[in-house]
Amino acid sequence: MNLEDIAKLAEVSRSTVSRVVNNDPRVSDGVRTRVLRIVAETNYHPNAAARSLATRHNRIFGLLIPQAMNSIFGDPWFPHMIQGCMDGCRNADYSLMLLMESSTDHAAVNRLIERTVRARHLDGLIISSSLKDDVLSHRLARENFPSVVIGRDTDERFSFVDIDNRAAARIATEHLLSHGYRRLAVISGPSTMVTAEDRRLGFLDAVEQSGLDPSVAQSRFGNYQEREAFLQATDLLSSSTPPEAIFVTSDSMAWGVLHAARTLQRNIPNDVAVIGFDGIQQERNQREGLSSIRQPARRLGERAVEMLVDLVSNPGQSPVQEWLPIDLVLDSSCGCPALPRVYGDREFTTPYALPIASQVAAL
Amino acid sequence: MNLEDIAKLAEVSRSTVSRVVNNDPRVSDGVRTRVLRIVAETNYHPNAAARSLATRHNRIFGLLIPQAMNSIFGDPWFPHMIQGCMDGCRNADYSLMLLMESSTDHAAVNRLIERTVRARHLDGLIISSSLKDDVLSHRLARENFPSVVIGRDTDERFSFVDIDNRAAARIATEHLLSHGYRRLAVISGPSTMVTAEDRRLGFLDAVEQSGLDPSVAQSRFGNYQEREAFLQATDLLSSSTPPEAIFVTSDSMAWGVLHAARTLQRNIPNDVAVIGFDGIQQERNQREGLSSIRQPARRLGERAVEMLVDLVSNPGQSPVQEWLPIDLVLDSSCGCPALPRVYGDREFTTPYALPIASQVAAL
DNA sequence: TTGTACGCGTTATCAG
DNA sequence: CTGATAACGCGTACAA
Repeated sequence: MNLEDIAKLAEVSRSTVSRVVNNDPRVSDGVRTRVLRIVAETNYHPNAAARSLATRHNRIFGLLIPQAMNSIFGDPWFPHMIQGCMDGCRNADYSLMLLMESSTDHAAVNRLIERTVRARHLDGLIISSSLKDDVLSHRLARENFPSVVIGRDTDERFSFVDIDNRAAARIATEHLLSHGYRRLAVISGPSTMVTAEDRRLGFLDAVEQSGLDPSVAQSRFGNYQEREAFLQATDLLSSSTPPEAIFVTSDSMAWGVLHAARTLQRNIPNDVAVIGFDGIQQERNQREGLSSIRQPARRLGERAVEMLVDLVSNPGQSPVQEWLPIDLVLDSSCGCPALPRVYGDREFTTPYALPIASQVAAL
Repeated sequence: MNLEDIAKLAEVSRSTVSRVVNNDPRVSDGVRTRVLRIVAETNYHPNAAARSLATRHNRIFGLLIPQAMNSIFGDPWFPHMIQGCMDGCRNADYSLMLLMESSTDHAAVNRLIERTVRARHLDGLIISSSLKDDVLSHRLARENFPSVVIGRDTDERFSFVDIDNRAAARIATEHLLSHGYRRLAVISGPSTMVTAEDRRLGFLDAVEQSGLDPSVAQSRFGNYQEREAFLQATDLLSSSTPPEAIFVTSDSMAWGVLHAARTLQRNIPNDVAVIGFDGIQQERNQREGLSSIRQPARRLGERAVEMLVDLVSNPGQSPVQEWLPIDLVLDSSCGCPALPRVYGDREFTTPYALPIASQVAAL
């Protein structure tokens, strides 16, 4: 059943049917309703390939999850972000293709470029989390292929949505300092990830600005997984001068820290305070009482798609960089009263330049 | 850059270039290498839409995650399953399109059918987890559209991969009984999910066969989320006759149970033993010592794609139903020695008919 | 408002 | 082994 068949049944030309199907106003109401009836009766739906061939686009976006994320794909952050992308696609009537390739390996990137850009398989690409030496984004920028990164990209020619990871980390750390903790530690993600490094730097910013001797602040690197953080925390807490507070750059890692503290019979927050990052604890049992930076994972995905839609409809527009607001969710794990309260009616839109006094004072 | 351009540069016809690109043997080596060189030099890649239009297929599979799963999409089972699908697609040179629609709502199903089957957007569909009143699978079967369900489908005309949920649950429960626990409880998923019900029935099978009074076995329904299970477990454990052992039909829920026990100062396994389901604990801190049925989530996804590849290449073949082997992973939470051991060199290929004596005896 | 004619880039058929 | 030529199904100037 194709355009031709419908045209015959409705006794009009193919063009007219095409116009009806594409909501072209230049068709009389009488003809339109007649054609529409036939379309409904025959359950006709235009062939996607033929349409793509003619229009040169196909309403498909790709979502690339770099293969380096393979091991942390299980982190609840991803499902949320993916759902956001799906929301955005549904709203704009796009389909979403899932891609998992390396974004740093040259051969893999070439394969990807061929199959998407050159073969015109995709109208645009969303890259979740860029890596330090991401060769993909440079290639895409050079090819002038519509793409949006979720997470700050180091390439200025690129569009991206992100939260202000560095400011968020600094705020969390300053909050710990406001409780009076002085021996601090951070457990961050791998230094190859831009976002992970930003968070670690934010932690260091706060320590430095507080006037403390930076040497009292210990840095540990995790891999965003609960188990590794458990081991790191066990090590930290077993030392002769254990930290009084630990800033952990993901909730999944923070759970590992909480577990380590339990295992070592340390009280939280009296022996050691903890603040996490992600704010997805509602998934878990809320009684864990984990304080955290809550980032809008789902909204990040949705917004990325919206930006991509913009990009493909206004080709040649200059890259857009956008920061989404976040919340500091305070709970018992950092020493706040157990009843969870939400701070953050203030939006963090300017990276690394946030007057956070109001945040801390609000405590 | 298209076929025509390459043909001119190589001084051959379009047909010949097409043959070279598609590895058709009917072309001389001299011409082939010459064309191949041009192709490489010009970085040519065939247009996907044009190819789809001509061949009437596009090497794209859809992965449908029914919208009812939205709230449990964060369960680590999904990322694993998705990765398996990606593996399978990569191996067979297919792309994977992510779909999240309702599979029970009639309007949504119609939209889906239109956009995939009728518009020929997809070559096949994988449905993760079927629901009790799944209208989608019936429609697909009727349209004769190549599809594979992950999880037993009630429609016999359908192909699916699954584990033997019922037998697995029975084995887990029998293992608890073998430890001497008599007051049992089960916390299962929503009864609208086929797999969740199968697991609950397997639990009941074991109770019944043991000759115990079924009334001592309590059934609770969770939603596959940690928090809900925490609440259910808190309730169970606070009663005057708390269960000695709880079978929980997902690990995420089991963690909620463990947490509830901790909060109520109950010792595991002395006060209450626990066995979970999924076997994804390696993601989490292993010291939680959770015994579990380990199912091959990733392999399920991969196998589903393999079956779908078979289905599209041999159209009209009769539906295939396949069960994948599972393991009973014993740890401290059920009362076994803390050192984790793996049982299950036996493959569970026949549903509901497993001689499990060897399993239990192996303890 | 409607219809005609052509192009989109490949694959497939049929001669040679 | 190679080359015309016809589908594949739709969008769209252009003409009427």
